[in-house]
Amino acid sequence: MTTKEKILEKSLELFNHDGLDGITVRHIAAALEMSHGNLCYHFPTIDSIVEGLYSQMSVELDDTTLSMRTIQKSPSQAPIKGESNILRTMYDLSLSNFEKLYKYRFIMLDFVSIMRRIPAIKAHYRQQMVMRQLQFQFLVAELVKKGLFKPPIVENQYSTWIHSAILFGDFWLSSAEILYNGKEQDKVKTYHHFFISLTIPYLTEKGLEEMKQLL
Amino acid sequence: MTTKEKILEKSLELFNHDGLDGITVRHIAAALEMSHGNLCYHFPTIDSIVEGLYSQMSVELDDTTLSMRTIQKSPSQAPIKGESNILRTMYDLSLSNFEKLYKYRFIMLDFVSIMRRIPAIKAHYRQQMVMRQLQFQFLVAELVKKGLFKPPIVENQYSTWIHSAILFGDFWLSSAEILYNGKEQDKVKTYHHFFISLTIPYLTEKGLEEMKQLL
DNA sequence: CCAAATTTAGAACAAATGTACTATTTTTGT
DNA sequence: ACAAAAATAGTACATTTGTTCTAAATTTGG
Repeated sequence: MTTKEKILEKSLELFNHDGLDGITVRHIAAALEMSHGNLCYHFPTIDSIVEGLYSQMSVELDDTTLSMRTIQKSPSQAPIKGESNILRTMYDLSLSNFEKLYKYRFIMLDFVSIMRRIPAIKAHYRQQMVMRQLQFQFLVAELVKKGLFKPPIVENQYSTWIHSAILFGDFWLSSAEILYNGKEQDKVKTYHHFFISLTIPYLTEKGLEEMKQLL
Repeated sequence: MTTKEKILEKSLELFNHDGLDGITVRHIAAALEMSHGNLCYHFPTIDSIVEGLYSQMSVELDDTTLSMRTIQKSPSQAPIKGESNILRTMYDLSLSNFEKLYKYRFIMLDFVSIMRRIPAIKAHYRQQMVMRQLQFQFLVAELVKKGLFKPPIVENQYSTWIHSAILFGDFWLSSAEILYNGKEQDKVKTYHHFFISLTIPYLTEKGLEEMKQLL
């Protein structure tokens, strides 16, 4: 493991534990038993560390999406008889994403602050959102086509829902930070369950049957 | 207007404009053309100003709830023939709350950071949440009873929905800060519309009719 | 009107923080 | 093996920030 990687790893640990505000280059250097002068040789500024970690998260999130697509299209993972696997894909993909967000939770917990401080990250995030929105729309269209989601009652109904689903995805960690009372190791599972449950009123009879098997 | 009030007013303006991190006692004092020594005489710490503004917001939010209840129970505001006014109450109440949150938006934009820094605020917020949840549950129960909301399909369905509605209420401003592209003066209206639209799949035929009149 | 209380201005201080700089050590490539 | 490059430690510095202190000015109450 290179020094850069060590720094990123330890920074992530400290940021997650104490929050972005509470950690300085000196803290990170001390935790790694190196001089902060040296640390600044590798990462001139704190923000460059944050950028590095954001990039890592971004890559990992993309990897998930990609690998899921592969699985979905792979013949070895053909749908079980009478069950389209699209709901399961949605379930697995969102769970995987929730886990990634948890791994980099300090970013989500200081979301606005980071986006304001580091324009490059904000720009990248906004671009990603356009993609995510399109993927979601495609997914929902598929679900409707396969008779798992109900057709929309009013116009743009699913656009609104997608918007709120993305909002939930981005801020469940912040909400949990203040309100969650359960065990830490159940946090991701709990909120992912919330997230999935929000699809229930949109499901058809058939969709509900499949969903019940998942939950 | 007392000096304390002037300080709170100007602080709110500056916090909303530049974010909590960007503003110090010296900035506020300079904007008011007073010495920061004097400002610290009234508010010894920055956090005491934040606490003051949080209290203001909290009181204003409570006021809304109270006044709405009064209206709802007032005979002069009796429901229009054939229309129970409970959906309208929900609409008005949530809009009023969204406007209050917008007024104090710096708090919502630095939500986690503030809650972590000032335990008294976190404790108060957590208490308020218990109340909000109960009010929501009562509201939904009424809506189901009046045949405006569908009965739950699975157990705890509305608990989950309430949870996500509260999450949306707390973080729409954060999401908008990054993603919203429209005019600033339409922001509250836009997100409130989102919020209300999320009820649609839960509405009965009758509920949908009434909702369409509102939107 | 005057004494006490309150308010204000400005200086001062200590701690923290990001960043830059220098000199030394270690690693790498040939 | 040795010169160049990379990495490291430690120092230094300027800035910021919260907070305290003192003295002057203003307001208040009787």
